[in-house]
Formats: sequence, C-alpha cells, structure tokens
Amino acid sequence: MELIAKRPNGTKDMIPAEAHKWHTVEKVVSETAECFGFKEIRFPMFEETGLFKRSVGDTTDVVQKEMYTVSSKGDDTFTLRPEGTAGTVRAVLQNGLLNEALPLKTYYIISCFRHEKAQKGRLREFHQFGVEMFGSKSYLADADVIALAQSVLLRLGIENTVLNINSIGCPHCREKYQQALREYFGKYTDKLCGTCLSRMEKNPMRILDCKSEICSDIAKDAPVILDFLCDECKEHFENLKENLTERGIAFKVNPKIVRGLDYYTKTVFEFVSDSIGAQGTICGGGRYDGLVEQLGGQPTPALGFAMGIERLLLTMEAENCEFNQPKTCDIYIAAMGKAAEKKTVALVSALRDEGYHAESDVMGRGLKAQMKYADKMGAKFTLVLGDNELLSGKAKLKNMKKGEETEISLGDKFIDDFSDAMIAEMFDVEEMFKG
RNA sequence: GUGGGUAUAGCGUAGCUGGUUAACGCGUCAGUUUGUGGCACUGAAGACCAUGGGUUCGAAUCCCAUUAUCCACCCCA
Repeated sequence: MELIAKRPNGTKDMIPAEAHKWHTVEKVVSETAECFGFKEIRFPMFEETGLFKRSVGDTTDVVQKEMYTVSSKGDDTFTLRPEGTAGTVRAVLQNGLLNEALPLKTYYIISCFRHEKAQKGRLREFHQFGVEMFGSKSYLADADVIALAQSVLLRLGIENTVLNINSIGCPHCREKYQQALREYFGKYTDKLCGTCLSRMEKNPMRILDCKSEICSDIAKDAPVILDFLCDECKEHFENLKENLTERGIAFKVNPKIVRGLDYYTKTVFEFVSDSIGAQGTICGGGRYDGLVEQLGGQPTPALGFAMGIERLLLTMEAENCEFNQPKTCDIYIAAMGKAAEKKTVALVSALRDEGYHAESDVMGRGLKAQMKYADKMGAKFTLVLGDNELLSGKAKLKNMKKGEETEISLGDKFIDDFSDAMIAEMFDVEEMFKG
C-alpha cells in the first residue's frame, strides 16, 4: 500500500492493542508519586528557546544539536521541550509556587523531543515520567527521591536494575576539580579527540565520559571528583549513602557518571537495566541547587529525576512483567429483525447509563456473525433478541466462558438481573484464582 | 553526524545458485440449510515483491543509487 504520509523517523504510534501497557505504567507511576506526596504539574510542550539554553546548558549536546526549534510569526523562537525540568522550574517560578509550604513536590508525564538518530530505546519523540522537589538541601530529600524512583520500578515489576550514584560537587569544589582536570588533560592535548579538546575549557568533566579509546584510556588515571569535594558536599554524600543503606536500598558509587545536563550539582544517580540494549539508563536524575536562582528565582535547592517511559516498557517486556488487562465487553446484545433492533438499542443504552460496557451490531451482520464478533471481543455475556423474546418479555443471558444460559427479564428488572449476573461472574473469577 | 544489517499482502515468513498466474501461517470477511461464539472444513478479499536506474531474451531473485527501518557509536530518559 502506498501511503501518502508516513510516521516521522524516531516516532512511534501507540495502537489500541498496546494502550493497556501505557495505562499500567501511567497508573503505577502517578499513584506511587502521590504516595510520596508529589502532585501533578502540566506545562507547555514548547518554551522560549532561551530557557533551555540557560538551564540545560549551552555546551551540551542536547542544546547544541538536538533541539527542535521553530520560529513563530513574531521574532521569538520556541523549542519543543527536550526534557521536563526546565519547564517545571519555569512554571513553578511563574506561578509563585515557592511561596507556599515547602518542600514543593511535583511530578509529570510528558512527551519530549530530541533530534537524535533513532535506535532501540532512543526516540525523537519520547515520553518521560519525572519528579521535582524544591526547597530542601538535606540528604533526606535525595534519599526520598531515590526511594521513590526505586519504588516505582519495583511496583512496575522491574527488578534487575543497578543504582549508580555519584556526587559532582557544588560550584566551589567543582571549580577546583575542573582546574585539576585541565591540568591533567593539558598534558595530552596532542592525543585527545577534537570534541574533547573543545570540552577542555567549557566543561572538562565531560571528557571523562568520552568513549573514544584514546580519551577513555587517558581518562582512566584522571583525578576523581570525590577527592575534591568540599566538606559540605562530602558530608552530604556520606549522609546520603548512610541513609540509603538504612533504607535497604542497594547502590554502587560510580565516579564516572556525569550527567550530561549542566544544571546538576552534588548528587547524581541513575538506574540502569542491562536487558534492553545499549540505551539502558531507565532513570536518571540528581540535585540542581543552582538552577532556580539561575532562572530568576530566590536561591532554592532542588532535585529530581526522569524515567523514559518507552524504556520502562522495554524493560517490563524483557522481564515479563505483568500489565493490567484491558477491560472487555460486559454484554453483547445480538438483534434479529427491526423490532428487536429497537429494543436492543434501548437496552444497550440503559446498560451504558449504568456504566456497563455494552455493545450491539453496527455492521448489519447476521446472528452467527454477531456471536463470533462477541466472542472475539471477549464479551462476558451475550443476549439474543428476536420476535420470541419480544413477545415473552424474557430472554436467555449466556455466559460466554461457561456456555451456560439463565433467563433474564427484559422489563424493569432487566438492569438488576444483569447486575446480579455480573456480580456472580466476578465472584466466580475469584473462585477460580483460589483454586 | 559515523558505521553495519534489513526491506515480499494487516502481521510473521518462504521463495533469493535469475525462467510460466509470487507461496505459507496468523488475521480479516463469507459460507458449511432453517435463531447462537470457541473446534473443524470450504471459499474470498488483500502484494505494482520499498523507490529509481542498470545487466539480461527474461529480475522478487544479480549490480548501483535513493529512501525507510533496525542495531551500534555518540548522547541521554
């Protein structure tokens, strides 16, 4: 078939047959966040381009080469959000939310856009579940946020992940560290790759992350940030580790993890899965104590994380996690003839008003084909209406799983009778699970 | 942006040492007599074999280009 348009590169359709998977994740994720006291926030899909430049960082890949920037009719340029933190902070400040009781705890489920080359677990339009907490500089906040992330993963049924944590210090210790890095890497200017050379001045920490053989070889013996932390940062990190241990949360200190977004300070962490290919980071986050002030607010410590929903789904599929099953049809009413058709429409309508999932034919099919359809839809009950039923005012309600039929009144008692049948059905399912 | 793999009906595949109407499974639809689904059987619809060039008497099959997609690098969720 020759289509006139195809799905853009790096995007995915969510088809009805997969909706229940997304619903499962969205439900678990938001319920867990609410258990921890986080409330949902929504904000625009696009923002002024400057917001991302200033928060995510001018030198980052995300800003330099991955943003979808569009110009509107005026002179302003807007950018499709590549992540959720910047928009959240902007919205929090613009609505004065930091003037209310602290900590402020928000969560979101959003789509994000980055112009990257697509591969497994990496899309141009992808979805994130993220949380942000404002107002606390305590390690307890870090531990709580990490505990939330872990709790979400466990409730989704994801068990095989590793939690990596690190501290990248505050601006004070970072400056000393970056100086040390420049001195160290300065000895190898003739060997480092081009991108790393350009990183030297602006952000030498990112050289540590370079996967080029030569650079990573040199980076092996580079100074480690943890040796340069100031007393406050060191204490914060030690307290966090202790608190995580007390909570029974296993972690690995990994001095190599350096988040690629400039706003992070002190704690950074990620949960990694090894079952979904190269893009195994399913959750990444950390503290960003300077960002609120940088965007024009009062100095306010803050932190958060984001999870890639597509990556969560990949992991859940890889680990054979269970999804909530979609709701199926409660009752299908098959009609034969014009008179029955009228009655059918009336009954279906009444059932729907009571909240039942009721269906009837819209294809002009014969009885047999209607029954086949009802079966395929997974209808729990069927009811056949013809002249006989209309005359007697009674019909046979068929339980499709068992094949049993019970008589049901088509009069005023219809809804009550059907409710009883549904309750019996539910009760029966429970019995089956017990057995 | 850089590599490598793959492109055949809605989905999954066969056919790929070139040769009549491109096959199979699943799915869809209809039927197997009279008012009842699941099973079985029968039949139907559905593919310009990704696109454009070439080689050849002849190309789904060989060659080149383009595009799409997948995996990996990079980066990140």
